[in-house]
Amino acid sequence: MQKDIRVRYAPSPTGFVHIGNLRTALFNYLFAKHNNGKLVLRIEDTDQLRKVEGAVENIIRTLQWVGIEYDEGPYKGGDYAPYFQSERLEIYHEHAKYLIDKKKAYYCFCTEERLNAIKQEQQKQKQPVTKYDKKCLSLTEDEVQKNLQAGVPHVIRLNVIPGMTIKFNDFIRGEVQILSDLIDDQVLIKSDGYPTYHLANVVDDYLMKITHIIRGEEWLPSTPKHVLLYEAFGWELPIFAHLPLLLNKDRSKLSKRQGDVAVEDYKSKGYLPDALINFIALLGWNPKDEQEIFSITELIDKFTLEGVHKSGAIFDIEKLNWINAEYLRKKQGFELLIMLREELKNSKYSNEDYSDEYLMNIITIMKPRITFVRDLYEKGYYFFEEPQDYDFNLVEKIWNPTTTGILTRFKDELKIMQSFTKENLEEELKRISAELNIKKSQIIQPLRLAVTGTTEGPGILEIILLIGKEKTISRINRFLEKYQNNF
RNA sequence: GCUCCCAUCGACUAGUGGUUAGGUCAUCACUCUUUCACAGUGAAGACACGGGUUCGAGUCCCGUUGGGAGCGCCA
Repeated sequence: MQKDIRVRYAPSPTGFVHIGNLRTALFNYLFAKHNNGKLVLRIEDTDQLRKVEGAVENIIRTLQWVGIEYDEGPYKGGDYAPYFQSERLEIYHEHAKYLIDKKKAYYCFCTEERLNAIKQEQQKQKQPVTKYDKKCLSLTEDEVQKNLQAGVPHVIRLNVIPGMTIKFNDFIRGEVQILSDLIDDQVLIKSDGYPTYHLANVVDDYLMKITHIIRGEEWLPSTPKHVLLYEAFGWELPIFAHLPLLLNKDRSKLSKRQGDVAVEDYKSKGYLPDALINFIALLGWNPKDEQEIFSITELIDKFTLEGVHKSGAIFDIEKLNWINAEYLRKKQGFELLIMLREELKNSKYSNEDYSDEYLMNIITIMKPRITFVRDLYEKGYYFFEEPQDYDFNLVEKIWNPTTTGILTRFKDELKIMQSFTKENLEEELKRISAELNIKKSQIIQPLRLAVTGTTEGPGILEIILLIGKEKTISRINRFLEKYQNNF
């Protein structure tokens, strides 16, 4: 029987959640759920200097927002607690001690100055790699004990034997091998008593019975060190799967300098969590059919590691925008209403009072032309306020000597119109165009500009119907006052 | 510099020895239309290069070039 699949997402609490990390979390989640396995959230807080207050809460909140649920981890517990590495120091020390006893690791008392000097010297001699010179490996047992008792600052290093070829299999990339000569005697326990990532993640992955290590490709070069550790402990290797990187437009690793990388940024820009998830799922993975829009359930259903491919993927915001718009178009009116009300609270219209009916009508006619919920009042600002300005180029384009007359006529008819309905407006348009012998568009275009301040948007009659007769008339007046003498 | 990884339209990708190299976003055109969108139809657009292997190579092998990542008492 196949053992239960267990994977982990192991971020360090150093600030916001990077979109690349979110994808790693997502792939782990999808893989776990697809295989009825478990997802462990483990906090890798072994760097005291980089720790950021509130980062753990932020990670958890972000996962919640996108709907990634972990099975074991902080605030949730599990059979392999604790899930904060800072609370597992004893464990790492025991394991480090074990390696020392087996001569797979050793104490090192070298000072930072000496280490720097070695490095500089090696660089000066143009050595291909700079490595620790293993000086402390030749210390006698007595010397080591004396130093330890005297409290000399020290670290514990892995004793890498040169001349070996280290091989391991990556699920996505196949066999990878590297010569051990290139690998430094990695520090396992730092002088502050905390483990390095390398030791901590190997020990925890083993103890937490992690079966598949799914992580970013940036870890590939340090995997041989981890393999060495598994061997030193005599443990069976887990399955490694190194995900292709998420890239900037210029193909460098996705970074802050070239746009937003924090999940929060996308949230505040108005991207829907489902749309974001849908989008990043498709980066580096393909579902083997031609569908583009997937619910999280469908993603779980279709996700396999075989569908992950090798090369990095550029994070293309254009496609994300399309997906977001797709999701919005699929929403029911009332769902959008709730979202709109939420966003309105933080907008400049927060003090205004709009009826559900009014907002619902806006939603209905604006829905096909929005990418974000806030487009409802940003692109459709004319439903919420008078146009502040009219683009002069547009005015110039549509204005002709008859414009004043046409608009005035339309306005006057509006004033005496008995019932303000679409049919009547339509009639009026037809009548005026017939009487003045002009095309309907010659009324519509200036009307649209006067009422909305733009030449884009839903049908002008729908707009007029929504904002009402009074406002329409006053907007026409305002427009005429401004331009009738300018041409 | 060294090590490792990677290489199909502008972008995301399908393709596992025989395809008119397919789809999606973006772009362009047309249709619909009072404008803008939506929708529909269509167009343009790619196998980095060079050698092999093979009857046959985007697909396998080698090399070149290009790109990326990593080389910390950071993760």
